[in-house]
Amino acid sequence: MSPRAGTGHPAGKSRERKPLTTRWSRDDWTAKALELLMAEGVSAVKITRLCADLGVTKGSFYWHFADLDELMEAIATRWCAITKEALQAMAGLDRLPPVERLYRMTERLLEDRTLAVERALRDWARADERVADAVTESDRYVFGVVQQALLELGFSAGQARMRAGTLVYAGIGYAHGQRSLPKPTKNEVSLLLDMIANTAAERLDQQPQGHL
Amino acid sequence: MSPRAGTGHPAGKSRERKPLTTRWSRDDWTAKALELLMAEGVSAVKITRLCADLGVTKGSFYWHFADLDELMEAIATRWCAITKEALQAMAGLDRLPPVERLYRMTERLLEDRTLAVERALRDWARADERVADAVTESDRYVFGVVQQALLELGFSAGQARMRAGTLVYAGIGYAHGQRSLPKPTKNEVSLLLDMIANTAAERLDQQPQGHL
DNA sequence: ACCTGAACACCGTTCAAGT
DNA sequence: ACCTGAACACCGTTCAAGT
Repeated sequence: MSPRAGTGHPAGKSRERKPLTTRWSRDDWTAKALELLMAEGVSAVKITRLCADLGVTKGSFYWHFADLDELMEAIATRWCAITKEALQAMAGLDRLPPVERLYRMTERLLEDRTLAVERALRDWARADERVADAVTESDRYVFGVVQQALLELGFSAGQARMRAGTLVYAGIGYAHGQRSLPKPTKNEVSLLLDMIANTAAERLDQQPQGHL
Repeated sequence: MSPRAGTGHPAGKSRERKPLTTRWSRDDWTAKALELLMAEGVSAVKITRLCADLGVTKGSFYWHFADLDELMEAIATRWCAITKEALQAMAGLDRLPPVERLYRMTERLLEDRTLAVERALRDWARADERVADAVTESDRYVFGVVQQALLELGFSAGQARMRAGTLVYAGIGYAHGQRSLPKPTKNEVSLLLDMIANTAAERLDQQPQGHL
């Protein structure tokens, strides 16, 4: 018994140019897979399940992808592109004060759908070189944006690197830790960013003010 | 063709009280599995592989464990106990200055074998409630130790929580991020702990000094 | 160019039967 | 009490054959 009912063809005796017409591009497969990943988590990303949802057979999958790893890589690439875009939009509204930028990035990370993909990608990255590369590139980009904000705040190169690393790693850690620890309140996020973005007061030239 | 050569019985026409004598306890299974996990990573922990290494059939596994999840739980529990013990030994040599404690804990986390298990456990935790519980308990313990050190350093409750959370999450993040970002040098670890353990200078009553 | 359908391998799981 | 051996289900992968 199929668990979710057939999603394949629109059903009905559709006379629209043959039922065989529904064909899916490589991008369609990738998009659908990412959708599944975000909605139901990594365990839903099975090629069997994908085929059921798309209404085709498994053989079809292998015309578009060499194997599962290649699908994961495609998902990773697509996701990292989306992330980069989103961040560029944030940093693009660029004349936000640096601290504001950090706030927005942090908030984005804390969204549930983001967390789900983050986790899956890093899991896969351990098994597949190419996924790892995509994730690495994305991480470097994020790191760069954070670092830049800190440099603008007047930190030395070394301090900026360390602080950016701390914030980014803490974000990754949060994505993987989940309910382990009491989840950060808005107020704690404020405290965190204060610590990251403040030094001994004398080093600041722009003071961050009452956030959120 | 068996990939690794039979590890089962010592071979030879051993007349030592029947070849059937080698029996493994539940703890043996768990220990061997943890060993495999640390040595070859999560992909090596297959019941097929375990049986080959132990020289028994798969049916045997199911006498000791209900299923794979139960094995994972056993591994998790065992690992968390080991971690707790190790930390108690550290915090037990208790009159180390708090900052020193944080250093030692950080160093332990950065060991490769530790990282491998950390990663696997959190992966599994997402799929299995009981693994999640074990990890959560362990995380809370670690968090508590860090928080305590920070309280001793004179931080307010709120600050101690936030700083402990940051350090612990950053550690988890590092475990999952891997080569994504430039790996922290000893010097950067110093900078990090300085940031975590220092406030505006006036708040300190014991000054941390040249570490390592 | 894109898909079906049947086959296969691998691995987790069950269970009746052995000692 | 502990293990074998054979069966089964599920899923990834291959490939000859269809349109």
